Order: sequence, then C-alpha cells, then structure tokens
Amino acid sequence: MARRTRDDWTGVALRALAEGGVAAVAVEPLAARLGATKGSAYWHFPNREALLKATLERWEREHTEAVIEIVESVPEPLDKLRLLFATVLEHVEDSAVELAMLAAKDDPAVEPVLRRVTDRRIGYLEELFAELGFDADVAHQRAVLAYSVYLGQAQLLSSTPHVVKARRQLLEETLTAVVCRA
Amino acid sequence: MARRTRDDWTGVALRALAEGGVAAVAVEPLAARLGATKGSAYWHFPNREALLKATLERWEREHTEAVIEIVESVPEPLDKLRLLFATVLEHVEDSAVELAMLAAKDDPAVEPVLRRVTDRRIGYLEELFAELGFDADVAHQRAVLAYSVYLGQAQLLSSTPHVVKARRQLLEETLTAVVCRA
DNA sequence: CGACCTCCATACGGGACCGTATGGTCCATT
DNA sequence: AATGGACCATACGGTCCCGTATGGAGGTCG
Repeated sequence: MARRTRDDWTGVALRALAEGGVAAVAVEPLAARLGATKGSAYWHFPNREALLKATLERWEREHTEAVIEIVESVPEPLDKLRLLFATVLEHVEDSAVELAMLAAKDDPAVEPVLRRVTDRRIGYLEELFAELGFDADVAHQRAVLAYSVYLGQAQLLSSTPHVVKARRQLLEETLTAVVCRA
Repeated sequence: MARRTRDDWTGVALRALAEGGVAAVAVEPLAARLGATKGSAYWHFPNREALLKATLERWEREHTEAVIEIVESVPEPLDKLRLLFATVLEHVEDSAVELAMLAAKDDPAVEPVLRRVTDRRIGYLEELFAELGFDADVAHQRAVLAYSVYLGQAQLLSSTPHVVKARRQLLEETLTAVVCRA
C-alpha cells in the first residue's frame, strides 16, 4: 500500500473541514477517505488537535495573502475594493473553511488562526480606505463595516441563498454604500 | 424529586445552545444540569432531535417578533432603522443562539427555522427601506446588505471582538452607509 | 545478509452520547 | 384500599470517536 505524507492528511482534512466543519476533522473518517488507518495519522501527528492545527495553518498560508496579491495588481483603490469584493463574493462557495472556523471559534486550534487572518484582512481594508481619502479612524470603521458585509454575505449565501437575488447588482450597492461620504 | 415540564427541558436546552452550540443540546448533559436523568427527557420528547426542534421553535416564537414590535413603536423609518441596529447590536452577546444556528445550518432541525427567521427579518427590512423611499428592488438589495452587516458584525463581536473599536461610532457609520443614495 | 529505521495495519481499551427496556413512585380517581 | 396513568431512575446495548500498544512490511546501510 502507498505511503502517506503529512500533506496527504492535511489535504483530506481540508476537504472535510470545508464540507463538515471542524468536527469533521476526525481521524477515523479521514483515514477511511485516504484508504489508510489511524496508525498512519498518529505517526505523522501526535494527536487529532495537532492534525487540525496543521490543517488550519496550511489553509492560512495558502489562502490569506493570495487574494490581496491579486487585488494589488490594479492601481485605483476603488477598483481594488471592487475587485476584492467581486473575487471574494463570486466564489463564496469555497469560503466554507472560513465559516467552519467562525463556527468553531472557541476551539483552541482555531482561535489564533482566526485572530491572525481577521487582523490581516481588516488591516488591509484599512489601508484601502485610507487610500480612498478617509481619516484613519473612519477608515477603520469602514474596514470593519466592509468586512462585516463580507462575513454576513458569506453566511447568507451558504445558509439561506434564496434571499440573495441579483448578486451583480448587490455588489454595486455594497460598494456605493461602503465608500459613501457623509 | 421535583417533576420537570417540557419547558424545563427546552429552557436548559436554550442555555446550552447559546453556550455550546447545537452539539451542546445533548440529552445526558442537559439531564445532569437539570438534576434529572435521561428517562425524563425521553418521556417528554421522542428523541433528541425533537427536543432540539422544540427548543429552536421556542426561541423563534420568543425572539423573532419581539425586536420588530419594539422598533415599530417609533414613527420615523430612519429612526426605526437606527433603533433596530442599536437594539440588535448592543446586546449582540445574546445573539449567540443565532450564531449557533448559522453554525449548524445543515442540521435538519435548524434549517427550516433559519429560513423562516431570515425571510421574516429581511422582509421587514425591505419594508423599512421602501418607507425610506427606495424602489422595490433597491430596497431588497439594501435589506440584504443591512442584514449582512448585522450577521457579520455579530460574528466579529463574538469571534474576534478586539477588532471592533468604537461601537457607537460604528453604528452611525453603518447607518449612513446603508441608507446612502447614489 | 542482518540490524535498523520508517511507516503503517491491527487490535484493544477507554469515553461520550443515543435510545430502549423495565420497574418503581406518586397522585388522582373510583 | 385498589387501580391506572403520569413521570422518572436505573441499567443496558450500541455507535462513533480518541488514543495506545504492538508487531510487521519494506527500504537502507553496514
């Protein structure tokens, strides 16, 4: 039988995480998916928590900066914001990992990752709003506001998608609202 | 020993739900809290799912219309919206049940309740934005937008509260953004 | 070719929870 | 006082998961 690497395990764990949440990152079901047994898992990781931690940190490495880099390729800050929302709300489908993390915010393996990712993203949004000419404190409020819209919309699209009608138009409404003066 | 009613069970279940999510609505731990045993639970409910369902429907009855009624006591639609956001974001602390439901959106007992509550709330928001003079389709978009802000902010406040700085000011920023023209 | 080391299968003993079975207690009724 | 029903404790078997113990297959290196 084939050997498995640490990445094989975090790989299936990532898929399970997206599909079934943190609770689905369970050694025995993952072993079944891999066609292996728990022996392999407990060889590569000391326990289930370590596997989960490695999985979350892999996701953090591979997904946090990616979007920012894409967005930074355009010059105008307003276009950056539009592209950001567009990218992130087009395939909300695969922001399932984020929702899984929010749903398990009290898990000791989740909490620090969630904190880092949230800080990074809101920090970046603050920069964008500062570029748009907002004062520092207002920029922060708008950043929190914008990120709230993203989180809420992701939740809606995954839990009750029928309430969201015209996504393209919603995107524009969101933009105008978020950059609105006075 | 004292007798327990159906409401005693949904009562502890509600507290457990807010504290530990849907998974915490488990018969044996709840029985321990009540100073009872599983025998009582399985007398009042056919199974765990029925207990969960009854708990969610009790929450729906007691919390969905309450806020709307409060808000409807003021005349001006903009003040309604302000009061709505204020009420709902002041004690975000006890919107824990909502987050628990979102986190368990795939549970067959959760799904229908979540659908009804979401539809009702967004429907009401649509009315408010229509009163504010927005066209029907725009009103719907704003309603979805406003509800997204609420959901996202509730998530932020419960998962990473440190990113939210001045809640009072954030409320005003949110309002001006959401009712912004053009 | 034998000693080792890496990786994993197998097998086991927990623990938490679900649901059932059974009998006992208290209370209202007759 | 006896009977029946509402309510619950106890005890049990079953499932799913965690984590450990142990040994074995396959490659590596002297």
